[in-house]
Amino acid sequence: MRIGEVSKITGLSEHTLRFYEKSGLLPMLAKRRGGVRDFCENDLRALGIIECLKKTGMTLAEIRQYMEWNAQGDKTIKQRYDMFIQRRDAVMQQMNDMQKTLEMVNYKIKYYARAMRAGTMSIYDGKANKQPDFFAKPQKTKNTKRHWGISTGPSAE
Amino acid sequence: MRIGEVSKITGLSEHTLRFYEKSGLLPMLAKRRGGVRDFCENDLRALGIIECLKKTGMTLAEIRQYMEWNAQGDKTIKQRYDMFIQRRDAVMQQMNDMQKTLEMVNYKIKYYARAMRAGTMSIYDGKANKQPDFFAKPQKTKNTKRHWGISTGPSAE
DNA sequence: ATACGCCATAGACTTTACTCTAAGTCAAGA
DNA sequence: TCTTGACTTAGAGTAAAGTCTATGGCGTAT
Repeated sequence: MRIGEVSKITGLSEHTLRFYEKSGLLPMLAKRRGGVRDFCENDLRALGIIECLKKTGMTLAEIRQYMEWNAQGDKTIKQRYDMFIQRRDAVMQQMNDMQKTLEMVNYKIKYYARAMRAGTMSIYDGKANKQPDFFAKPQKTKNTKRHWGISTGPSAE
Repeated sequence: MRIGEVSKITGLSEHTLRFYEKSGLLPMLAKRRGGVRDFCENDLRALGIIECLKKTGMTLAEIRQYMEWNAQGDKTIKQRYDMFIQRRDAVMQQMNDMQKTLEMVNYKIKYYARAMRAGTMSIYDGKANKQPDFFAKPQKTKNTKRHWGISTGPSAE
C-alpha cells in the first residue's frame, strides 16, 4: 500500500504521513526500492494509535517514546501499560472538562435564545448574572451532576 | 482588581492575560492612570467564556470576533446564538471522539495487562488483532454503544 | 521514446498561542 | 529620599505540528 492510498484511508495528508515517519512515529515502515513507502496493516494500526494518543493530549515526541518502547519488546511492557493508565485518566479528565464546557455553552444558548425572542439584550439589565464559573475548583462536598456516568473502565484484572 | 490577582484566580499567566487583551479578547477592560489594568467581575466572566470557547475548539481570532459582536449589541444577537449552537455541536462531536478514544485506550490497557501477567508479548503471536479501527466511518445501521447519553441540551425553545 | 502520475528528499516557511526580555513607570513603606 | 514590588510597553523568541516548494526518480500507457 502506497502513501496516496493511506492518505485517503486515514484522512492524513501525504506530507503529514512523511512528517510522522521522519519524526520516528513509524519505525517499522518498509520501503520498496526507490525509497517508496510500503504501508501494511500494522502501519495503519500504528497510525490509528497515533491519532488516538494525540486526542488524549500527548505530543508527537511522547508518542515517539511509546513507539520506541514498542520496538524494545518485553522489557517495556510495564511502561506501556502505565502510559495507557495515565492516558485513561487524562481522557476522563477531558470528558469532565467537556461536560463543564457543554454546561456553559447550553447556558449561553438559553441566554441568547431569550434575548432573540425579546429582540434585545436589555432584558438582562440590572439582573444578577448566573453564568457558570469556569474557574471554580472541583468541589468535594457536592456531587456535580453528570449526564453520563464515569466508569474507570476495565481494571487491570 | 489588578493583573496579579486575576492570574492567581484564573491560572492564566500575566503574560497571557496581557496577550489576550492585545489580541482584542477583552475590549472592555478598564485601565487606571499609568496604564494599570483594572479587571472587574465582567472581565473575569469574559475570561471564563474565552477558556470555554477555546475548549470547544475555537481559535483566538474567532473568539475575538465573538467579543466584537458582543460590543455591537442587539444587532448581533442571532450571530452569537448561532455561534453557540455550532459550539454545542462541536462539543458533542468531541465527546463522541473522546468516547472512541477511551475505547481504544481501554483495549490497550487490557492488552498490556494480559501481557504483563504473562511477562511477554509473545502470547499474541499469530493471533488476530482486535484493535479498534480509529479510521472507521461512523455507522448508521448499528448503534454504537455509549456510556453516556447524548442530549442536545435545551432547545432554542 | 516520452509524457504522466505517483512518489522521493531536503529544507524553508507558516500558524497558533503563547512566553520572555529590556527598559521604564508608579505607589507605598522605611 | 530611596527602595521595593507590582505593574507597563514594544517587540523578539519559542514550541508544536504541520505545510509547502524545488528538484528529481521510477513505472507504465500511448
